[in-house]
Amino acid sequence: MHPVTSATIKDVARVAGCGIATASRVLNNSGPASAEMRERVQRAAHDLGFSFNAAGRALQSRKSMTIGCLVPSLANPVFAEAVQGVQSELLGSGYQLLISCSNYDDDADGTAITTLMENNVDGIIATMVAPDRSSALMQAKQRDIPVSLMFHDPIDGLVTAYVDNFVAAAEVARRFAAFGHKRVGFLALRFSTSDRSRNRYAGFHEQCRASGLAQPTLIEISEDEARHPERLAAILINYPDVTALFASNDFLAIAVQKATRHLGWQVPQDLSVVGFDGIEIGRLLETPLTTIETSPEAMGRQAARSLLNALQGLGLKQRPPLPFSFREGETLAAPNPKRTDDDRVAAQPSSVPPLKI
Amino acid sequence: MHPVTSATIKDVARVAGCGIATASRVLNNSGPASAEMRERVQRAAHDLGFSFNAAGRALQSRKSMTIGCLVPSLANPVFAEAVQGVQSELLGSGYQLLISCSNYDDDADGTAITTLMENNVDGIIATMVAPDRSSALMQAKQRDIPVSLMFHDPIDGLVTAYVDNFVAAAEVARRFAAFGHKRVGFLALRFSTSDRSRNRYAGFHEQCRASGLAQPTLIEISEDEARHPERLAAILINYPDVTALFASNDFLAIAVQKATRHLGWQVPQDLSVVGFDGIEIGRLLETPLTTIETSPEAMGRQAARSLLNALQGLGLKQRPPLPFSFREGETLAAPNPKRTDDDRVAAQPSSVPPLKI
DNA sequence: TTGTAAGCGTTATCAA
DNA sequence: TTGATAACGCTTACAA
Repeated sequence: MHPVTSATIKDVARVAGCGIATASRVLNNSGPASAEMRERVQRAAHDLGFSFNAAGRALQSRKSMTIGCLVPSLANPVFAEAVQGVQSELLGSGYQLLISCSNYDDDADGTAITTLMENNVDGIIATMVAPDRSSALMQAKQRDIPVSLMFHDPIDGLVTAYVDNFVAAAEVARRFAAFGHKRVGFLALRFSTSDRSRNRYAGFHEQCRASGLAQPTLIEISEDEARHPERLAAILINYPDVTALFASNDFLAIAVQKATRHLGWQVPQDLSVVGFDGIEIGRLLETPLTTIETSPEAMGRQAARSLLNALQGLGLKQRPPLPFSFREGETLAAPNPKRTDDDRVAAQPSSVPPLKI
Repeated sequence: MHPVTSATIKDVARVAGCGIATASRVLNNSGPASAEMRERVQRAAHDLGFSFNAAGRALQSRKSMTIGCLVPSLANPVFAEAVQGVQSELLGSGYQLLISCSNYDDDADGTAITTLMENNVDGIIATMVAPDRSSALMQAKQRDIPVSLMFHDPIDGLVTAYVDNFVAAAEVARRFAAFGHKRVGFLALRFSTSDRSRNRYAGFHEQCRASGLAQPTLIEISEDEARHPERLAAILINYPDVTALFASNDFLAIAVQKATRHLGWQVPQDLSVVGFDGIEIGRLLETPLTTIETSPEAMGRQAARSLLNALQGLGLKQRPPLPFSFREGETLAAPNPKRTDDDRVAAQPSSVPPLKI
């Protein structure tokens, strides 16, 4: 019944007994056609199981009906959810999603954008290491391919769907101060390749100053250290006077909780921890995570919506930042006055390698 | 410097002062050309910033160099990781990834596959509600578009990258028996739309019988109930004699842990819980989750590899199931002999609505 | 070794 | 209201 290769509009025209232009007009509702002709064409198309060939269309119309999406990694649920948001927003729009991952690599970002352009994407949605310095992205703009970023704070006139990282991070400093913390830290992963992380640190740093806290200690760790609680513990123990830690994302914050158990510390009694992102799992922890709650899905949706508007000729407009909220959780409390540094060091279990401080 | 619209092979030929066939042969390394001609063409291409137009190529060569991927949702990290695996395997192969999400909807599955085919994908990687009953998928096979499934146990001669759900689930029953549990349960989400979940139940059920356990209680819950610990708690309390619960995925297992806290039960003392999937976060819990550890990323990679092989004409071959392992964790222990049903019911906090048992 | 030209499936122009 | 026909960018016989 169904042919191995799909019918073309030529076949439809032949079966309907008309020219291909007529068939095209009927099938696209793009021009005049008698009722009888309409009927014949529709029928032929249906009988043949006809569907348009996207390549032919793209070649002629110079529109691929495809949108390119570049994110660092889908293994990070924050980005995965954002892409899911993009998907939902694109659903029913007729646009397909071409996806690409950079693994947080600047060069890969560039080649990915280039590849997307070679594939004639009609628009681009991206989260990159450094969109402001990407020549590939420049090129896209020059070719009038609309670009919509996700997660990045506004830069260089590039439109972006984001939460105000600076402001959100400042809120954390404010809370730390309100609880009476004096010495606090900022735990960062991939600080060099994430403007989000840097902006969070900036906002945190600034508000610490404004709230009269000591300058926050910046603790940068590797992915490997984040994954091994005992290694993270060995790092944390180097900062005995820090009573509250702001982790640049929730996974890191959860890793900290796990690490503190190795040290025999209690969260939040011995160390307060606040995360960023608001991933679902944080709620389900025995001690629910205190965090800045954002909606990656909403960012994806907004980025997609902006792009769709641009594609309809409505112009590409920057929208205000998306809202975030401070999720109370149970990992932030006042510092424990009884605990001294010596107490905590003494609690270090023998499984942790000796450290030279 | 860069033109607003990209150069075509015609432009390259003109600048190089040769025919387009020659330019094509040089640029594709697909035929003879003198060293001098090569040089001139390469140079022209470089100067013009030439790159191939995928649509033109696809139209002529009947290959889009694009692979379609359909998953239920990217909000589920298991699928997101699988897609990430597909991505990594495709990297450098020249194939791009067109992605689509069904939201666990059977009809959406069909239209998504159809849309992918309209976009001329050269191959399909999918996880669906019911691949064996999908007419769209049939059509793909008829058109000789190779299809590679992920997560599904083998069905209907469709090639799939999977773990043996039946065998893995049986292992859980065996462990339950070894710990001396007598009455156990299977907690399922989306039982009707997931063959994986059903196969896990089947394997679990079968091994319970073989190990002399009572027939496991099947507890189906809604997504909403899974998300609200107090609602889940209200359900769990209806099964006071169940001492060990096998959850059809890790999220559910973690939700159970959270729910038990509402009831004042201890895991694993009052209730053992085992999950499935082995998501990273399970390790970081205060009581690390006991679970069947799988690698969604590996499934994505294998599915992609199989497809790439097929696309190279090496044939589409079913490979053996991917390995899984039983992650010990700390949420499985022997049933507490002292605890009686009454004890547990008595521990119910007043915040949980009264239940008629 | 090179170039001409046909054709892939569409859409759009223009004459009938 | 219709239908030839010329693109769109590319690959590939086939000739030269």
